[in-house]
Amino acid sequence: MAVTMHDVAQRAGVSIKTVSNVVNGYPYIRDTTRTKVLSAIEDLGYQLNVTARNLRTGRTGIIGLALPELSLPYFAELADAVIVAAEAQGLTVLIEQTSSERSRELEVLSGARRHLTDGLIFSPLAIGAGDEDLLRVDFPMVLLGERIFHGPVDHVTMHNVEAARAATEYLIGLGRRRIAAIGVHTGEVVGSAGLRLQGHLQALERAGIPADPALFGEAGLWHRATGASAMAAVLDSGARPDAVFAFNDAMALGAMHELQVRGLRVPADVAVIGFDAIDDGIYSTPSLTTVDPGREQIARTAVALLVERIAGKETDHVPVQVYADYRILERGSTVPGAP
Amino acid sequence: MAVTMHDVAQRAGVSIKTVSNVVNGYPYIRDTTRTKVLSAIEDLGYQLNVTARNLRTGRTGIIGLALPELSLPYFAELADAVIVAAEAQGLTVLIEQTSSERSRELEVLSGARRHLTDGLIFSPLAIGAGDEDLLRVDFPMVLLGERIFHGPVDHVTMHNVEAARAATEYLIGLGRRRIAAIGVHTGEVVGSAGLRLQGHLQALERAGIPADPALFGEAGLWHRATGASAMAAVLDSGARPDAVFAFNDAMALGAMHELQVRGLRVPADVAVIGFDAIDDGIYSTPSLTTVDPGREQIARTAVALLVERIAGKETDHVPVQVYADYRILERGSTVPGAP
DNA sequence: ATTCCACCCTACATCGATGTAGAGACCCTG
DNA sequence: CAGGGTCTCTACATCGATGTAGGGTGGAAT
Repeated sequence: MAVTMHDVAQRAGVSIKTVSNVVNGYPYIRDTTRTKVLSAIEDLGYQLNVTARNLRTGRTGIIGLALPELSLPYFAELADAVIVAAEAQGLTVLIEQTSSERSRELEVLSGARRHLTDGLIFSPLAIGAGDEDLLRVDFPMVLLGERIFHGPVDHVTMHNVEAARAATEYLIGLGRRRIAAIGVHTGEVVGSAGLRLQGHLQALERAGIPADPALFGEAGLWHRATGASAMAAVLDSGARPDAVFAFNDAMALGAMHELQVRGLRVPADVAVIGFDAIDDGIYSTPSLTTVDPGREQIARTAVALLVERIAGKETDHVPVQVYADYRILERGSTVPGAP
Repeated sequence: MAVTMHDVAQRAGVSIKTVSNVVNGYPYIRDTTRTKVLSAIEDLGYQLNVTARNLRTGRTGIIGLALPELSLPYFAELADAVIVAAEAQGLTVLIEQTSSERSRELEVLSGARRHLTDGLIFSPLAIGAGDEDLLRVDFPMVLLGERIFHGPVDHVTMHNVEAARAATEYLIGLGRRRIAAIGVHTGEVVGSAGLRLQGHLQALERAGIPADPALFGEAGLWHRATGASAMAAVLDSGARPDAVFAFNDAMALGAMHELQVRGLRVPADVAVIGFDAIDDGIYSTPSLTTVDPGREQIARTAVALLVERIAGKETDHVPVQVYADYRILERGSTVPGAP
């Protein structure tokens, strides 16, 4: 039913392989032959069967992108950026949602989709320190995020500690002293939560401000709702922060909401800074000051590394760690009247 | 290098086809044989080559989802819902972003990915009335959204007119009379913009309120930014609305932002209702009253229809139109103190 | 004892493309 | 004019699975 190379070959009066050569841009073909083949393709409405090519070449032109949840704006925007970057390289992206479940993340690593994709960009949340061995997979992979350090694979990440330190230093620079940290995971050292808290504490220490545990807001998942309730918990404990550093924008927006519900003015009473630079922060009331962790750069770099990994031979590869550049976007939640 | 059925067959001492039969759950296999094969699979770490199966069967287990942009929360949440629904049916989803460009939408319809996917769920934005012919594709497809009416394919959509009418009637029920409409596309009749405006006008007419063009806020793309500037334009024109019906939540949030920037209180001075029920609306200040158009129902239905289309024989199929149920979620932007 | 059917398994062709090897034509060099 | 290189094209094997057709069993039915 469908038109195959065989049909095209017959109509053009050439061999199948010649059609294949034309389609693939093989140079040594007479112009007259090429024209014949192309018009036969046109006439028949031929379309290459990608599956057959995949079987023969072992390449699919698809890369997997495994992330926790698309409904979280940070990941939706990251997916967007990855898709755009992949497209520029002629690749298609297959998204897998792990729902932050360890079992789903292990499934992704087990390579169930391995024959369908040429490689994987993986942003893990549930697996972490101690799981380095799970990352020794036999297909090209690039990691995103903070969960694993010094693993055996390429890793694109951000300057979490430095960027977090910069955020808190920025608040201190505004004259704030009682700075709440929202999104703390007590006991965690390596993940985003651990690193950002570390940067936060460094900044406090350098400024000679003692850290006050009453200002730590615990939040497991980093949603708006958890940000709001972490903020509520801090306020209910009697602490009176004059600034908030939320470890991501979603929580920052939730926290800001909670502050305003309680009649506190942002930024007059409490300045708020987030982390991620999601689009939403531009349109909140007030707009949200945030740390831009270089999302597009991360996406571009991850795709580029993966392409390199796919093309390269397995041997002599030394895992690289790439850190994207960060900067602070100053907006209305810290400076009255800022854009 | 990779383990194939051949290797498994050899190790288990059976034929390749028997391995295939075991893998595919063919019933007539002796238990001892099945056990032998399964342990050979286990020993060798065999994984089915999906590509080869695809070539042979013509099915890939992948469905395409073409939508405008993942960075728009509505579509991100829709994608999430579709992925979940597809997973429940054992299908994987390949997302394509059209960036709302006509050329990209045509490309999607031309079936470039046809051999890679079993079918397509397509949410068009750029193509519309007059393009019905483009939809006569020779692969299974289900349409989402409002752009095309009475096309030749299955279509899952929402009660736009009725839901919009309900939104405006709700505002009227609160005693509001000067209701701005944000997201108007002048001249458009069939798309979401046209239908929602139509419902809005119906509600006004039934209440005997004359429509005032000064209260129409034009917005091409339905982002927060355009919502904010459409709101600004309405206010700058000197109109003094006491309520706003934004045709989606993103614009509603942008409009609400603009109102607050200008010192207007929501909902005291201006009540705001959106459309879409994206998660963001829960955490805005105040939280956003909105129309829930039944997104999950839409996703589930679309996947179910597509599966039916894929399984069914091409003939005797009559295109169906399915309308999801809507309801109003009342929150703080219309009722002070609401959740 | 023959027939039949349910059960269990195998051999071979096949899906639609690409890689390999090599054949034929042509031109250039020495 | 032999030898070599470049250009153009073809035949055939091959990727890894599944569909088809059919060959043996053994037990029940005739």
